[in-house]
Amino acid sequence: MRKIGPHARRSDCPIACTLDLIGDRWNLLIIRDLALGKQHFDELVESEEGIATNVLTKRLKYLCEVGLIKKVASEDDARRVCYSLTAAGESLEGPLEAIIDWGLENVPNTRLIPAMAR
Amino acid sequence: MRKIGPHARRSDCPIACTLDLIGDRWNLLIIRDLALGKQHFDELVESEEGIATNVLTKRLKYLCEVGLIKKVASEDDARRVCYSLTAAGESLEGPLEAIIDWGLENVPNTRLIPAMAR
DNA sequence: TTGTTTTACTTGTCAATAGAAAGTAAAGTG
DNA sequence: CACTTTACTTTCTATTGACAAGTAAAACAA
Repeated sequence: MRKIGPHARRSDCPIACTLDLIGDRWNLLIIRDLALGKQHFDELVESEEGIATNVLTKRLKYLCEVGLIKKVASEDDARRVCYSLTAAGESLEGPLEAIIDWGLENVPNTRLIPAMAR
Repeated sequence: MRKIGPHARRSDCPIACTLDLIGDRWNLLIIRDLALGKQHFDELVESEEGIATNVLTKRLKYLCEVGLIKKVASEDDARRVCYSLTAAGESLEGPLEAIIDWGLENVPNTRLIPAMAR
């Protein structure tokens, strides 16, 4: 696969550019989890979809680099890292909701996890 | 990567399921092109993003299988194949518009191609 | 009717990536 | 001072994507 990221752009189409940025199997799920209030590495690992730790590490680093999430050290525990959405990351809630709505209507047996109820 | 498709579901989350279905680098761009009125293999190949023909063939077959597009033989030319969106494929315009809006606002120097003006 | 072009693919090769499992290192806890 | 927690890193294998080239059937042109 050609490199995904802000430096390899296939065209100026906003759809193509958005896919270049976050169009893979995991980025949006990480953003979903952070939107739901998760903050730490293990919380993200524990999500139902079962991301591998090497993949999660890579994605977290990438999402920081492109400015969709930010990484802050915890004050009371030096091991603890807190990940959260930036403003740009939060603005993905629009697309996210459209995708949720589409999934609920078009993919059989999908359901919101309790934490996502609106 | 684990197999993408309706038979390998990571969870019941509508976001995860939608990503399992169409969350890759090319599916949404093919759907975009069909939404814009393209119908034939070479029209799709000619899109600015430059999909490889083996990948396009695979994706077209896949999108037919999952019912988002349909394939019809042309009446006047037996070589000619016409691809188009099904109702389910058309219903992706909601997510697509949300992604367009997000891209236009959050990815520098993106612009709608003329055919997409609304 | 024969050679060329068009259309929609298929095949082969190589490099990059994903996923699984195990290991590690620093910080905190009893 | 051992044990646990947290956040990774490493190694290995299999799959996938990108690129280039080839193909087969239908249509068109001479």
